[in-house]
Amino acid sequence: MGIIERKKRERIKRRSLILDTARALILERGVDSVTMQDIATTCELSKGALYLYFDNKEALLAELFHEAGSIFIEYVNKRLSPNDSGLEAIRTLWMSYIEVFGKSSDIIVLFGVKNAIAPAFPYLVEKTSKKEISDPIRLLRMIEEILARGIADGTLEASLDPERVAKTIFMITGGIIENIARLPSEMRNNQLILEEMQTTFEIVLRGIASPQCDRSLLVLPIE
Amino acid sequence: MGIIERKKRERIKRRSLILDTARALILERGVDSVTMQDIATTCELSKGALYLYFDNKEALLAELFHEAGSIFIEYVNKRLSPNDSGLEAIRTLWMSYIEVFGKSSDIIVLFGVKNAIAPAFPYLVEKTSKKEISDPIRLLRMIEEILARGIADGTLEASLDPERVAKTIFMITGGIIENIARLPSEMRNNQLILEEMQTTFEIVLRGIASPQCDRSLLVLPIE
Amino acid sequence: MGIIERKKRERIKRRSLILDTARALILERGVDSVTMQDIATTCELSKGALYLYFDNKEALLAELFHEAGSIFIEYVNKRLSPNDSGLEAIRTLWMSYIEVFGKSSDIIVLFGVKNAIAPAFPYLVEKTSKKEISDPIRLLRMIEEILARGIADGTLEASLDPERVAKTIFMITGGIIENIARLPSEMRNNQLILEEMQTTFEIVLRGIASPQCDRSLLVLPIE
Amino acid sequence: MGIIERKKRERIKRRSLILDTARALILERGVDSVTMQDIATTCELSKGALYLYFDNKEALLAELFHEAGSIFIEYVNKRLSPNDSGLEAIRTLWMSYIEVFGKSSDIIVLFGVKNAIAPAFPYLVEKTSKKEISDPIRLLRMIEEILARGIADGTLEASLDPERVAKTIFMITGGIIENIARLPSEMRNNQLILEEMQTTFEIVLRGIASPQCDRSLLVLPIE
DNA sequence: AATGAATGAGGTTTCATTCAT
DNA sequence: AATGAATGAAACCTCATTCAT
Repeated sequence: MGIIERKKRERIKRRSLILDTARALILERGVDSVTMQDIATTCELSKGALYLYFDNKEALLAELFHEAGSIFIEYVNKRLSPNDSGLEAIRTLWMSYIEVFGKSSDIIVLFGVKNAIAPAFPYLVEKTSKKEISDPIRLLRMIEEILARGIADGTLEASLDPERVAKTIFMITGGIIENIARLPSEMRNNQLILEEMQTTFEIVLRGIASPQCDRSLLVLPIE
Repeated sequence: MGIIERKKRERIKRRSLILDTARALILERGVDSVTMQDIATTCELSKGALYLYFDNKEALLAELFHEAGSIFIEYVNKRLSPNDSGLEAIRTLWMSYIEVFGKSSDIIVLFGVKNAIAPAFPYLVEKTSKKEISDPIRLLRMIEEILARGIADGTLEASLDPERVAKTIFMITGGIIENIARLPSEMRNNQLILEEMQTTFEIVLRGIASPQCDRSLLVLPIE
Repeated sequence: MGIIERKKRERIKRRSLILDTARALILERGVDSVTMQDIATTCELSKGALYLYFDNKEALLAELFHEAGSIFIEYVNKRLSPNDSGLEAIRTLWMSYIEVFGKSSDIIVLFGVKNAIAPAFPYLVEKTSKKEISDPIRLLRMIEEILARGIADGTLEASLDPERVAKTIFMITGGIIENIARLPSEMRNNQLILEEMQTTFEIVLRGIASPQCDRSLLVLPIE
Repeated sequence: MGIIERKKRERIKRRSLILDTARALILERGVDSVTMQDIATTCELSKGALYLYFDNKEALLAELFHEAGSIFIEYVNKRLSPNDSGLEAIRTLWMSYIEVFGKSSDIIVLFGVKNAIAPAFPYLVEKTSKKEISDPIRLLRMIEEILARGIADGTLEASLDPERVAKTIFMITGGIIENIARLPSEMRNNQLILEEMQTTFEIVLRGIASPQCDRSLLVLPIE
């Protein structure tokens, strides 16, 4: 039935509208000061309507954050190659951060907001059922794997414990992003933030790279 | 008068009871879900009574956070010596974190919670009036100074920009702590967290140390 | 859509219900002892529901008072004619008071309550921005104009200073009404009050009329 | 016992201190925004101590107002002579208002504040037990008597109903005073207020005087 | 006599969520 | 599918009054 199809399409469209609106409001005002009423009003919908598309506020936010996470992880995945050395891979990871932030700071910021809401992830890994691996955990696993590779191929410090260092890196990255997310939107000076990210990543890169590695890889370019 | 003295002591005791209770509740449930009612009930006091000791909720929390901040900064200050090289000084800073956390994790956690509440500090430094320098900013300045010293004495990477890297370090440290603070209290495994802190600090230490420095200083001991 | 129309009507009806209830409670108990809870309970609504119709308590009250003020001023305006002498006009003003009070004492009482809440008007006139002239000030201006007219046409005492006497008259009238408003509702004997108003107005009328005026105009009829 | 005497004196002194303080605060900020705490603090006493001298807040205020009322009525009584004509007597009453206000505006203002708090007096006269005649009612009776005298001696309008007109006059006077009392203390321009009082009283004087009276008595002098 | 800690009822406002229409 | 009215719990704060000391 064409009608059913159309309805389906419209439903998806409305859902997106809600998510887009919520995202914009959160980025503008911070997650804590956005109410369901705000979202509804901005969508030109009723508050009740939101509950037709999302079970509750938490579910709405969760989807928003999942979305951002997926996009980012997808982005990184595309750029990673199995042939990369560990050092190259972690470098790619961070360049992806910087690139994605440069293109659409929204995604990165939302990624940070999620962290700020939810309980601390890395410590909770064990608790999570294996089935529904959340985005942050996927990212954590990705980092773990990259580190292991780097240790194996000699581009990263041999003494690193991949699992533990992955958490560290995850948290450092998360920390920067949360700080950005907390900035009132009108103060988010992207150039400054990019430089901040670069500084941070370069320090950590030097901190985990093997002394024998190609030193030129320890610098991250910002175009 | 003994009576007046006693009353004074009791008043201070009650005040402390309130602060202690608030602290415990915040550490247990997170700052956002602690209400004045909760604090009052746990103290076996009426809500109104809280307002005899604190002007308002914000003042109560402020005192709590300021307390933690002061203790920590005091602790660090005592351990720093003007004769230390920059590298030694930053090492002392981090060992202080680890030590204070080991002795009284509350202080460190509260320090983190405060960060999580306030807007992102490093970016806002310029705005703050010089008069009432808040604890986080005092810390930031301390880090800046240490970095400058280390660059001057050749123990830290010459290429570092002290102001920018201070922010980075501040955020990294803050990030770890916030993550800890977000953990539900029953999951805070202190041994694990201590190892985490150590890992992080060692990575950053390697990342900012000068290649010519004494390599033995790049390892942080945990007793 | 009939449905939309109906909803609109019902909304307006509820709004009126709230206003009516608030008005009744204020008239019964005095404005200071009426709470949002009282109003809600009497309406068989939840407290929260009131905030769907009014931004806050002040807005609710403001509407109530503005309503009463507008009705009264409208009433007077209709009865005034530019051909009236000053004496006739001021007579019309007072007859309007008496008539409106006779028909709906609520309006007059509310007009008085408003005065009792706000800081003393006549002295503050200068401060008010010209844009949003409040009802009491509109009334004051109206009196001023009438007085000026009466002095010009010889029906009022030549020695009167219109501006100052307008304040006086405003206050005398306000005073009576406030006194009425303060009466517990069960003691408001309308007949007595009407006679009181009549006495007062006649005294002032004699006090401001020119000796040459038509003496028959110095008596106010009560039907 | 000298000691008992001294204690008594001190008790009376404290009581006065409390009353004086309360009066000052009320005159400054308005009766509604003065709390027991304010009074206590300003007295450098504890809140509890106030309750040693007064049963409750209402009693404290009542005394304050009674005080002002007594002083004023005393003042008027001294100036009234049984030989005065009615017109002269009412003139004396109003000149007393003006004089007392000129000397100590506090008394007059408090007299007004009381009115603003209590339910409307004139209408309640009948209800009051004859025993403890309150100040406002004493004033009302005084006016009644003066009016009767004036009607009898031909200096006031024969057609006046003394009881009813007394209420009227009482309310007009009260109205002015209440308006003054409501003014924030920093806006009380005594000269302006004196002129206002004069204007009002002269109007009413003309309104109640007999046409045959001595016209020179219809003007009130302000020195 | 005086203190001052404590109470408890009351006040306004916000917001996620439900549900009849 | 959508509305929007309504709820009810929760939040922060104030203040007259009481009472053990």
